[in-house]
Amino acid sequence: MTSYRSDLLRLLDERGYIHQVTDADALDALAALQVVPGYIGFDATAPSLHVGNLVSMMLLRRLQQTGHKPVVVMGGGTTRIGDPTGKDEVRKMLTDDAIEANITSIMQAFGRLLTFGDGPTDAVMVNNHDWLGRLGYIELLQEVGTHFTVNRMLSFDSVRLRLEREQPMTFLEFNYMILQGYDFRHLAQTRGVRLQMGGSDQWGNIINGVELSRRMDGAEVFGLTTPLITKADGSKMGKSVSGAIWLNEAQLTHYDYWQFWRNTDDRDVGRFLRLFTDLPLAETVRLEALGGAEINEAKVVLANEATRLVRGDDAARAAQTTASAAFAGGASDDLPTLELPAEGITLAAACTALGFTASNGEAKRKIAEGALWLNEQPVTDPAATAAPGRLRLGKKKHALLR
RNA sequence: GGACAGGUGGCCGAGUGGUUAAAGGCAGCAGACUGUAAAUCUGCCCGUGCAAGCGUACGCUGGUUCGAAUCCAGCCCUGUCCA
Repeated sequence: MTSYRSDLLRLLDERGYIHQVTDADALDALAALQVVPGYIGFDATAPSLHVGNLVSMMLLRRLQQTGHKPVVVMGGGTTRIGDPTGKDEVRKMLTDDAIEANITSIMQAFGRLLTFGDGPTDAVMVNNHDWLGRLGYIELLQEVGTHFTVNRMLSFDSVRLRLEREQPMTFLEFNYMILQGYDFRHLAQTRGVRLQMGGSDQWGNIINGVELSRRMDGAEVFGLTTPLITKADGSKMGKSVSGAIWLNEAQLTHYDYWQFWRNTDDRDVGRFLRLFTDLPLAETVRLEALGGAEINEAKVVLANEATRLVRGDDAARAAQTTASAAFAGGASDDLPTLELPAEGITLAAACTALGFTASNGEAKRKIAEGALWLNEQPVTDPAATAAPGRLRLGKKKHALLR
């Protein structure tokens, strides 16, 4: 909170990334003195990360921006185990092929956020399957197992909560924290990594690594967690009813990604600008202070900047153009488009095909409610057939029929 | 292995033989008001159909009954307690 000497901690602090640090003063001193390699681990359970992971990814970006070395650890090994943190049920197993494919796909999103290479502050990606996969069981028990007591392992939230709810926890999952701890120690030994970061729920796992390093090697390494980022309405960042806000275009269009940020709650604008864009602090303060309808200007900036970082300049510009055209009642080729079949379909069916509505019945109800517009003319006939033009359901769902 | 309690729509949760496609709440969608915000009010909220209706649905499988989410039997699962 107070005055850090290192650029790293000062930046992280003033932009709201810090929740807990193991030894803030010592880490501050180290970061002021040398390049600190720091890592964050990412699960490979899906083909894309989502905005819930974005804080961590931005943390690596900040690390690099302040002259340190980001290490992206893909959990090729640990995903085979399954992190029990915050989960009530045993996770289903993924095949090795699926995990490898996920890793490749996930890495796309890092390309814009970090600069990879061989230089001292270039980012690197490693896969913990490379070392965890080679670990012998006896070897692991001897080297690492002696540093963990079951008594303590049972006291960790990830285990305790599961046991308290009498939910089963397999021995496989029980070992997760040991492997994650071992990751940190391994990276410290082989790559000189000194810092592990993550979400606040990872605190326990991170601490394990810090302690393991100290016990096995007498090495001092650090842990830092971010606060849990929630939206003003209390929901978690990253998921909505309609699905997660994916970082990869294959899972979510540029336009929808941009819209996610454009629809940010007033109260979140300043915080999100600091966390998810590179705008100077003073600029975020200015934008955040805009009152009334002017805050919309800030939301457009947020959407542009946030989209730019993850999807690129072109995507951001195109999405903004499309959005301003659509909301002004104009057309744009960039909108979701539905090719009308030659035999013709009803407008209701078109709504369902576009994903505007879950069923034709719902679409018809929306028509009865006066929510559907074709070329800015209200649709009143529930059986109307679709014609080429610009379709709009409510204020926010726009599409093109061709 | 035994004794109780329970399994209802995305979630929570009423409902103990017919008027129950199933109260109420949350979430969601839309309308009004606005600023693609929040709050508030209103409508909608299984599928299909213009509609009457039809289909599907209250853990699973059978049964009783003119009629079952509701009664009976077996099974599966969950919780609490005992071994």
